[in-house]
Amino acid sequence: MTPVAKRKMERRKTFNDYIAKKQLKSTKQRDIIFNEFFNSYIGRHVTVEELYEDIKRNNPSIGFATVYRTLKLFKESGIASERNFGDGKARYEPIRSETEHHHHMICTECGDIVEFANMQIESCLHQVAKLNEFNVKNHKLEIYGLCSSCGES
Amino acid sequence: MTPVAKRKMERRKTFNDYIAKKQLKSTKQRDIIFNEFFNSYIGRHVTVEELYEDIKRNNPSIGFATVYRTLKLFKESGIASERNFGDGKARYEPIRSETEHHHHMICTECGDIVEFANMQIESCLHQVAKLNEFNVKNHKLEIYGLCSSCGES
DNA sequence: TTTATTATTGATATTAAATATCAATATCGT
DNA sequence: ACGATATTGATATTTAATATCAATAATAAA
Repeated sequence: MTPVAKRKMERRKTFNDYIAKKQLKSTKQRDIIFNEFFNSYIGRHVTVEELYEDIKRNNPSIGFATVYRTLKLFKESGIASERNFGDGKARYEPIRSETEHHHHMICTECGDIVEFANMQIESCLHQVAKLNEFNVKNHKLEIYGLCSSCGES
Repeated sequence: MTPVAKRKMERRKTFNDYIAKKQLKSTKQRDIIFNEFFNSYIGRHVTVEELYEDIKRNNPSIGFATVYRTLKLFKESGIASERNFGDGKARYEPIRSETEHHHHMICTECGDIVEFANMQIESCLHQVAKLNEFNVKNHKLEIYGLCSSCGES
């Protein structure tokens, strides 16, 4: 099995476990949204509206509220994360790996988003938290500025 | 002159310069809001609503829109920064020093916010940006979790 | 100082995203 | 297959952010 396929299964299991634990039900709609989100949006940051429009093309009967609620579910179950890049719209992103935490550089000119990961930053940050007896659940680092295309860099 | 007094003057000058550059006008309202914001909210993170309620007590005639617009002005002129801690409300914070960039640990239980600064993180982050030819204008790091009082740490 | 010009103010209206409501329906354990 | 319970989709509501605009205040020019 390829790593990608393996990750796919893990994600599905995490979600199913969450559904079971919370005594929720698995439905056609959740499956459709799950597939679309995790097939088309790995490495991207989609708004509820965008995903809804996307899904509606093949599944016109699915409602906005369902997409909205299902993305929340993904987040709660730990397979997606919610981001906010300052334009007033929440964005959702599939979590690719349980261990690797990545961050974002956001170009304020063209809106382009570059992702990066940095072990040293991670360890510094956990060190700071430890010093303050702070129990880290999540963290985000965002860099705003001009990308190589837009910038006077 | 004390460092705090000095910083106060610098801030005022920065703001006045911005006003002049943009050909705006200095008004009583802006002075009142300036004073209240920079006297009472150093090291804090206030919402527009909160500041408005606060100011209204001594200046009942000031309107919400004016507070809202003035905080935007502070941000544009570089003497305040806008934060968003995920509760849907923008928060404003006086910028204390032009050089020291600080970050936040937010307790998801009690809402307490602990600030911290870390040179090593700053330098790592600028290094990453440089590698990507990204021209940094601003950045934010937020750590979410449980503070020492709330946490199982 | 008076006048002309232009920005500001404060009340209110509008927009847009997030979230709540609810009757009809689908899921699932028994 | 039945009954209990969660879900769905349409729509309504809430809330923060922002736009509008007539009255007013601040500055520049005469």
